[in-house]
Amino acid sequence: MVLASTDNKQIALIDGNNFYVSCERVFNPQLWDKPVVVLSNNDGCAVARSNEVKALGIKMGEPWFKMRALAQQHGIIALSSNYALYGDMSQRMMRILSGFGNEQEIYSIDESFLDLSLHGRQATEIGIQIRQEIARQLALPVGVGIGASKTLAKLANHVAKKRPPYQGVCNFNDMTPAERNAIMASIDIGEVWGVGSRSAARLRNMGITHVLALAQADPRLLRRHFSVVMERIIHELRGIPCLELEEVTPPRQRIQASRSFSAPVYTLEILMEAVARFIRIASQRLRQQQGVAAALHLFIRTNPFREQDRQYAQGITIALPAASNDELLFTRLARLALPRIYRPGYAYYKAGVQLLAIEAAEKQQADLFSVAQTRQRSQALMHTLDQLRQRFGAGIIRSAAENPTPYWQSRANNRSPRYTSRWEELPVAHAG
DNA sequence: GCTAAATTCAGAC
DNA sequence: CTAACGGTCTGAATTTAGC
Repeated sequence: MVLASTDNKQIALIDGNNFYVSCERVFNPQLWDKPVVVLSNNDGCAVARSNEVKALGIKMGEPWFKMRALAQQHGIIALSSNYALYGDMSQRMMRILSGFGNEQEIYSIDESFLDLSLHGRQATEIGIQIRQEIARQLALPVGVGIGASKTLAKLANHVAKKRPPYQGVCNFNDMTPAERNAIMASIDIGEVWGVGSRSAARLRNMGITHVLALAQADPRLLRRHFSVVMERIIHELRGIPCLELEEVTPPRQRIQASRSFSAPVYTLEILMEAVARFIRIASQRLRQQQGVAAALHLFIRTNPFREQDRQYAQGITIALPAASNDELLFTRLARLALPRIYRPGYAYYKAGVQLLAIEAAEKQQADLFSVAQTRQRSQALMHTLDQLRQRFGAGIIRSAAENPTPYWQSRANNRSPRYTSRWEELPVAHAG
């Protein structure tokens, strides 16, 4: 295995430590030294954990009710998720990062790839500066991993966060092959980007237990046993990039809005209320990306975790006569389609909507044909809808099918204020 | 028996 | 008081449908 050490690309992966928890801590000093967990929608599962919580053995994705006893015992603070806050902090972080490299891929709400190749051997120093700058401006802790490929950058990021001597910055390009191999030999296969639990188990069965063994495995053989994805991972681990930085976020190919309910739903009417809401959410996002969808998918299901209940899950896909982004049209179609999958007598716990076969909305052009006129009216109506909602809030106008205060609405029993985006939610210091 | 479409799988966060 | 387990998205592989 040969790794050119001088002309390697310097691909960095920067990500926030315990990102949601860290965002909450920025605005609430009382959380600084306490075990804190942020829960998913409906206060269901742990989606972010402070180090103190990780130390207690609470796993990512663990359901809240299962950790209640432990939480009580150790004074864990459980917060509902506040995506408005995290999204805003994320934007600020990404903007700062963009100043440090000449190519950036925003990979997720708390992760960004950055090409630091222009800094050459100074890349590690830049990594240190990045940490300092994000801490100074946003008070967020981040880890920086650097390597010759995205997969190596990811792995280096893992080392940066897990091994204290690195102090949050690790650059594989700085190491000799022997040093790099020693580290790879000490990391479990499951830590590799793209190796999930299934593949990890199968790799272990083949005797491949640590990262070095995977890097040294035969790519063609593993392609046969797994897929082209595994073959690429091997090359990436060897420092041969197979994955490009994707600077422009491609438009979504499908848009989904779904929620599990806080209480069981039995009736068609209430399911329709939920579906109407999801259509509003999904179609707003569709219009935001200036897309139109040619198909609409609805689904409803019971709670698979309640094994004592009768189970039912069904979906239906409706092809539209022409691609559209008209949420009132979607809602009319859903009203026709939903009864076809609804069965009485079940305790429904989740419903959702997908917009499929999305394409770019064509340019509007004046046309005398009535079809075009109808479409134009719909476009104008949707535009007005979007404007109103932007100015006065999403609640200002909605389809009659939607219930503004549904009883199944997700639990969020401990949501923090939207500090960065709502003045009225800022806590006020009272005089006296 | 082929290709295209639909569905499932696996993974990420 | 009791029951309580996320949401979105993608690419590749696999299966099925249509010829």
